Amino acid sequence: MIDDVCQIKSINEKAVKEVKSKMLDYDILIEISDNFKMLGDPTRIQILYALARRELCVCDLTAVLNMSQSAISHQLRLLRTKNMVKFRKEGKMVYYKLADEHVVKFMEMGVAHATEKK
Amino acid sequence: MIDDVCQIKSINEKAVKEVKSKMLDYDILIEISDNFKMLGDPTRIQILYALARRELCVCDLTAVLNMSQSAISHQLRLLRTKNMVKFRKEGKMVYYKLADEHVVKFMEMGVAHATEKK
DNA sequence: CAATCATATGAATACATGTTCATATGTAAC
DNA sequence: GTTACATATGAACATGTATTCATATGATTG
Repeated sequence: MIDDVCQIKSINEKAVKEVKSKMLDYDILIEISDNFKMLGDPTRIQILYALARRELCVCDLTAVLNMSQSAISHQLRLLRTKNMVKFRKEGKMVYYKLADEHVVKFMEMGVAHATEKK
Repeated sequence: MIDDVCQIKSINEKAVKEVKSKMLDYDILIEISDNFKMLGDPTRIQILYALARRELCVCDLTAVLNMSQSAISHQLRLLRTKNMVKFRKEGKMVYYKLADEHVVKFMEMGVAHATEKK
Protein backbone atom coordinates (compact mmCIF):
# COMPACT_ATOMS: atom_id res chain seq x y z
CA MET A 1 0.00 0.00 0.00
CA ILE A 2 1.34 3.38 -0.94
CA ASP A 3 0.48 6.21 1.38
CA ASP A 4 -1.53 9.05 -0.03
CA VAL A 5 1.02 11.76 -0.28
CA CYS A 6 -0.28 14.72 -2.32
CA GLN A 7 -2.68 14.13 -5.20
CA ILE A 8 -0.38 12.25 -7.52
CA LYS A 9 -2.11 9.51 -9.49
CA SER A 10 0.55 8.27 -11.86
CA ILE A 11 2.84 6.48 -9.48
CA ASN A 12 4.66 3.50 -10.90
CA GLU A 13 3.43 1.19 -8.16
CA LYS A 14 5.55 -1.76 -9.15
CA ALA A 15 8.78 0.22 -9.22
CA VAL A 16 7.92 1.94 -5.98
CA LYS A 17 7.13 -1.32 -4.22
CA GLU A 18 10.33 -2.89 -5.43
CA VAL A 19 12.51 0.04 -4.44
CA LYS A 20 10.71 0.66 -1.18
CA SER A 21 11.22 -2.94 -0.04
CA LYS A 22 14.97 -2.51 -0.34
CA MET A 23 15.34 0.82 1.42
CA LEU A 24 17.71 1.23 4.34
CA ASP A 25 16.75 0.51 7.93
CA TYR A 26 16.30 3.63 9.99
CA ASP A 27 19.32 3.05 12.24
CA ILE A 28 21.64 2.41 9.32
CA LEU A 29 20.25 5.42 7.49
CA ILE A 30 20.99 7.69 10.42
CA GLU A 31 24.41 6.16 10.90
CA ILE A 32 25.31 6.82 7.26
CA SER A 33 24.08 10.37 7.16
CA ASP A 34 25.65 11.18 10.52
CA ASN A 35 29.00 9.92 9.30
CA PHE A 36 28.83 12.01 6.15
CA LYS A 37 27.59 14.97 8.14
CA MET A 38 30.71 14.73 10.26
CA LEU A 39 32.74 15.16 7.06
CA GLY A 40 30.53 17.96 5.83
CA ASP A 41 32.33 20.81 7.53
CA PRO A 42 35.53 22.55 6.35
CA THR A 43 37.02 22.79 9.84
CA ARG A 44 36.60 19.09 10.51
CA ILE A 45 37.94 18.20 7.08
CA GLN A 46 41.02 20.27 7.79
CA ILE A 47 41.50 18.63 11.18
CA LEU A 48 41.17 15.15 9.71
CA TYR A 49 43.38 16.03 6.77
CA ALA A 50 46.08 17.30 9.12
CA LEU A 51 45.79 14.23 11.35
CA ALA A 52 46.05 12.04 8.27
CA ARG A 53 49.63 13.28 7.94
CA ARG A 54 50.65 12.78 11.55
CA GLU A 55 49.56 12.74 15.13
CA LEU A 56 49.16 16.27 16.49
CA CYS A 57 48.25 17.88 19.79
CA VAL A 58 45.45 20.40 20.15
CA CYS A 59 47.84 23.33 20.21
CA ASP A 60 49.47 22.16 16.98
CA LEU A 61 46.06 21.98 15.36
CA THR A 62 45.21 25.53 16.42
CA ALA A 63 48.40 26.64 14.71
CA VAL A 64 47.81 24.58 11.57
CA LEU A 65 44.23 25.75 11.13
CA ASN A 66 44.84 29.17 12.62
CA MET A 67 41.71 28.91 14.70
CA SER A 68 40.86 29.30 18.37
CA GLN A 69 41.66 26.50 20.81
CA SER A 70 38.02 26.38 21.82
CA ALA A 71 36.74 25.92 18.30
CA ILE A 72 39.23 23.13 17.67
CA SER A 73 38.41 21.40 20.94
CA HIS A 74 34.69 21.52 20.24
CA GLN A 75 35.17 19.95 16.84
CA LEU A 76 37.51 17.33 18.24
CA ARG A 77 34.85 16.39 20.72
CA LEU A 78 32.38 15.79 17.91
CA LEU A 79 34.93 13.73 16.00
CA ARG A 80 35.58 11.72 19.16
CA THR A 81 31.91 10.96 19.74
CA LYS A 82 31.69 9.65 16.18
CA ASN A 83 34.84 7.57 16.67
CA MET A 84 36.72 9.31 13.92
CA VAL A 85 39.74 10.23 16.03
CA LYS A 86 41.66 8.63 18.85
CA PHE A 87 43.68 10.46 21.48
CA ARG A 88 46.30 9.90 24.11
CA LYS A 89 47.34 12.16 26.96
CA GLU A 90 50.91 13.06 27.69
CA GLY A 91 51.18 15.38 30.62
CA LYS A 92 49.18 18.50 29.85
CA MET A 93 49.07 17.74 26.19
CA VAL A 94 46.54 15.62 24.33
CA TYR A 95 47.59 14.05 21.06
CA TYR A 96 45.04 13.17 18.43
CA LYS A 97 45.18 10.91 15.42
CA LEU A 98 42.73 9.33 13.01
CA ALA A 99 40.76 6.45 14.48
CA ASP A 100 41.18 3.99 11.64
CA GLU A 101 41.72 3.38 7.96
CA HIS A 102 38.09 4.04 7.12
CA VAL A 103 38.46 7.68 7.89
CA VAL A 104 41.55 7.84 5.70
CA LYS A 105 39.66 6.16 2.86
CA PHE A 106 36.77 8.58 3.11
CA MET A 107 39.14 11.53 3.10
CA GLU A 108 41.11 10.22 0.15
CA MET A 109 37.93 9.62 -1.80
CA GLY A 110 36.62 13.08 -1.07
CA VAL A 111 39.86 14.73 -2.05
CA ALA A 112 40.21 12.63 -5.19
CA HIS A 113 36.71 13.43 -6.33
CA ALA A 114 37.04 17.13 -5.64
CA THR A 115 40.41 17.55 -7.32
CA GLU A 116 39.60 15.40 -10.34
CA LYS A 117 36.48 17.42 -11.11
CA LYS A 118 38.60 20.45 -12.05
CA MET B 1 55.47 32.17 10.93
CA ILE B 2 52.81 30.72 13.15
CA ASP B 3 50.05 33.08 14.13
CA ASP B 4 49.58 33.81 17.77
CA VAL B 5 46.45 31.92 18.56
CA CYS B 6 45.83 31.75 22.33
CA GLN B 7 48.74 31.61 24.74
CA ILE B 8 50.10 28.22 23.80
CA LYS B 9 53.88 28.02 23.93
CA SER B 10 54.62 24.37 23.31
CA ILE B 11 53.76 24.10 19.65
CA ASN B 12 55.78 21.61 17.67
CA GLU B 13 56.82 24.19 15.09
CA LYS B 14 58.46 21.75 12.75
CA ALA B 15 55.47 19.44 12.60
CA VAL B 16 53.09 22.35 12.23
CA LYS B 17 55.08 23.88 9.41
CA GLU B 18 55.29 20.57 7.59
CA VAL B 19 51.60 19.80 7.93
CA LYS B 20 50.50 23.34 7.25
CA SER B 21 52.41 23.47 3.97
CA LYS B 22 50.44 20.51 2.70
CA MET B 23 46.96 21.63 3.68
CA LEU B 24 44.18 21.80 1.13
CA ASP B 25 43.50 24.85 -1.02
CA TYR B 26 40.43 26.76 0.02
CA ASP B 27 38.39 25.93 -3.08
CA ILE B 28 39.13 22.22 -2.85
CA LEU B 29 38.37 22.27 0.86
CA ILE B 30 34.96 23.79 0.29
CA GLU B 31 34.27 21.43 -2.59
CA ILE B 32 35.04 18.42 -0.42
CA SER B 33 33.00 19.50 2.56
CA ASP B 34 30.10 20.59 0.36
CA ASN B 35 30.03 17.18 -1.29
CA PHE B 36 30.01 15.37 2.03
CA LYS B 37 27.46 17.82 3.37
CA MET B 38 25.17 16.86 0.50
CA LEU B 39 25.37 13.26 1.75
CA GLY B 40 24.89 14.28 5.35
CA ASP B 41 21.11 14.25 5.37
CA PRO B 42 18.85 11.19 5.74
CA THR B 43 16.35 12.39 3.14
CA ARG B 44 19.01 12.91 0.50
CA ILE B 45 20.62 9.57 1.32
CA GLN B 46 17.28 7.89 0.84
CA ILE B 47 16.71 9.65 -2.46
CA LEU B 48 20.15 8.69 -3.74
CA TYR B 49 19.78 5.16 -2.45
CA ALA B 50 16.46 4.77 -4.25
CA LEU B 51 17.87 6.25 -7.46
CA ALA B 52 20.81 3.87 -7.21
CA ARG B 53 18.32 1.07 -7.84
CA ARG B 54 16.53 2.65 -10.78
CA GLU B 55 15.44 5.84 -12.42
CA LEU B 56 12.37 7.28 -10.70
CA CYS B 57 10.07 10.25 -11.17
CA VAL B 58 9.36 12.76 -8.42
CA CYS B 59 6.01 11.22 -7.62
CA ASP B 60 7.59 7.78 -7.24
CA LEU B 61 10.10 9.25 -4.82
CA THR B 62 7.37 10.83 -2.72
CA ALA B 63 5.81 7.37 -2.42
CA VAL B 64 9.08 5.60 -1.67
CA LEU B 65 10.11 8.08 1.02
CA ASN B 66 6.57 8.84 2.10
CA MET B 67 7.31 12.54 2.16
CA SER B 68 5.72 15.63 0.63
CA GLN B 69 6.33 16.46 -3.01
CA SER B 70 7.67 19.83 -1.98
CA ALA B 71 10.26 18.42 0.38
CA ILE B 72 11.44 15.96 -2.26
CA SER B 73 11.62 18.61 -4.96
CA HIS B 74 13.62 20.94 -2.74
CA GLN B 75 16.12 18.21 -1.99
CA LEU B 76 16.33 17.22 -5.66
CA ARG B 77 17.14 20.79 -6.51
CA LEU B 78 20.07 20.72 -4.09
CA LEU B 79 21.28 17.43 -5.51
CA ARG B 80 21.01 18.89 -9.01
CA THR B 81 23.06 21.96 -8.16
CA LYS B 82 25.79 19.68 -6.80
CA ASN B 83 25.62 17.52 -9.93
CA MET B 84 24.68 14.41 -8.03
CA VAL B 85 21.58 13.61 -10.07
CA LYS B 86 20.56 13.93 -13.70
CA PHE B 87 17.01 14.27 -14.96
CA ARG B 88 14.93 14.03 -18.10
CA LYS B 89 11.44 15.29 -18.75
CA GLU B 90 8.70 13.17 -20.23
CA GLY B 91 5.45 15.03 -20.53
CA LYS B 92 4.45 16.25 -17.10
CA MET B 93 6.80 13.86 -15.39
CA VAL B 94 10.45 14.39 -14.55
CA TYR B 95 12.64 11.33 -14.13
CA TYR B 96 15.75 11.44 -12.00
CA LYS B 97 18.77 9.18 -11.79
CA LEU B 98 22.23 9.32 -10.27
CA ALA B 99 24.64 11.56 -12.13
CA ASP B 100 27.61 9.22 -12.26
CA GLU B 101 29.50 6.33 -10.72
CA HIS B 102 31.12 8.56 -8.11
CA VAL B 103 27.85 9.02 -6.34
CA VAL B 104 27.30 5.27 -6.37
CA LYS B 105 30.77 4.72 -4.92
CA PHE B 106 30.21 7.20 -2.12
CA MET B 107 26.89 5.62 -1.27
CA GLU B 108 28.31 2.10 -1.28
CA MET B 109 31.15 3.17 0.93
CA GLY B 110 28.83 4.87 3.39
CA VAL B 111 26.53 1.88 3.55
CA ALA B 112 29.40 -0.58 3.88
CA HIS B 113 30.99 1.36 6.70
CA ALA B 114 27.73 1.82 8.59
CA THR B 115 26.61 -1.78 8.30
CA GLU B 116 30.00 -3.31 9.05
CA LYS B 117 30.34 -1.34 12.26
CA LYS B 118 27.52 -3.36 13.87
C1' DC C 1 50.27 25.74 47.24
C1' DA C 2 50.19 29.41 43.93
C1' DA C 3 50.81 30.35 39.25
C1' DT C 4 50.92 28.87 34.59
C1' DC C 5 49.76 26.25 30.75
C1' DA C 6 46.97 22.79 27.76
C1' DT C 7 42.63 21.31 27.11
C1' DA C 8 37.57 20.81 27.79
C1' DT C 9 33.05 22.51 28.04
C1' DG C 10 28.53 25.15 29.04
C1' DA C 11 26.03 29.14 27.44
C1' DA C 12 25.10 32.55 24.14
C1' DT C 13 24.94 34.03 19.52
C1' DA C 14 24.71 34.06 14.64
C1' DC C 15 23.93 31.58 10.77
C1' DA C 16 22.65 27.46 8.02
C1' DT C 17 19.28 24.12 6.82
C1' DG C 18 15.00 21.07 6.22
C1' DT C 19 10.16 21.09 5.98
C1' DT C 20 5.74 23.17 5.24
C1' DC C 21 2.54 26.21 3.08
C1' DA C 22 1.10 28.71 -0.63
C1' DT C 23 1.57 29.39 -5.19
C1' DA C 24 3.67 29.35 -9.81
C1' DT C 25 4.87 26.91 -14.10
C1' DG C 26 4.14 23.78 -17.61
C1' DT C 27 1.93 19.85 -19.79
C1' DA C 28 -2.06 16.93 -20.93
C1' DA C 29 -6.94 15.99 -21.25
C1' DC C 30 -11.48 17.30 -21.99
C1' DG D 1 -9.52 27.59 -23.08
C1' DT D 2 -10.54 25.46 -18.79
C1' DT D 3 -9.48 21.87 -15.62
C1' DA D 4 -6.44 18.59 -13.61
C1' DC D 5 -2.07 16.95 -12.67
C1' DA D 6 3.28 16.85 -11.99
C1' DT D 7 6.80 19.52 -10.60
C1' DA D 8 9.28 23.73 -8.97
C1' DT D 9 10.05 27.40 -5.93
C1' DG D 10 9.74 31.57 -2.65
C1' DA D 11 8.73 32.69 2.09
C1' DA D 12 8.10 31.44 6.75
C1' DC D 13 9.25 28.73 10.52
C1' DA D 14 11.58 25.65 13.50
C1' DT D 15 15.58 23.28 14.42
C1' DG D 16 20.68 22.43 14.03
C1' DT D 17 25.23 23.85 14.19
C1' DA D 18 29.83 26.39 14.38
C1' DT D 19 32.16 29.79 16.76
C1' DT D 20 33.06 32.80 20.65
C1' DC D 21 33.34 33.97 25.40
C1' DA D 22 33.88 32.79 29.92
C1' DT D 23 35.25 29.49 32.87
C1' DA D 24 36.41 24.87 34.61
C1' DT D 25 39.63 20.95 34.99
C1' DG D 26 43.91 18.89 35.42
C1' DA D 27 48.83 18.78 35.11
C1' DT D 28 53.39 21.00 35.61
C1' DT D 29 56.58 24.36 37.59
C1' DG D 30 58.56 27.31 40.83
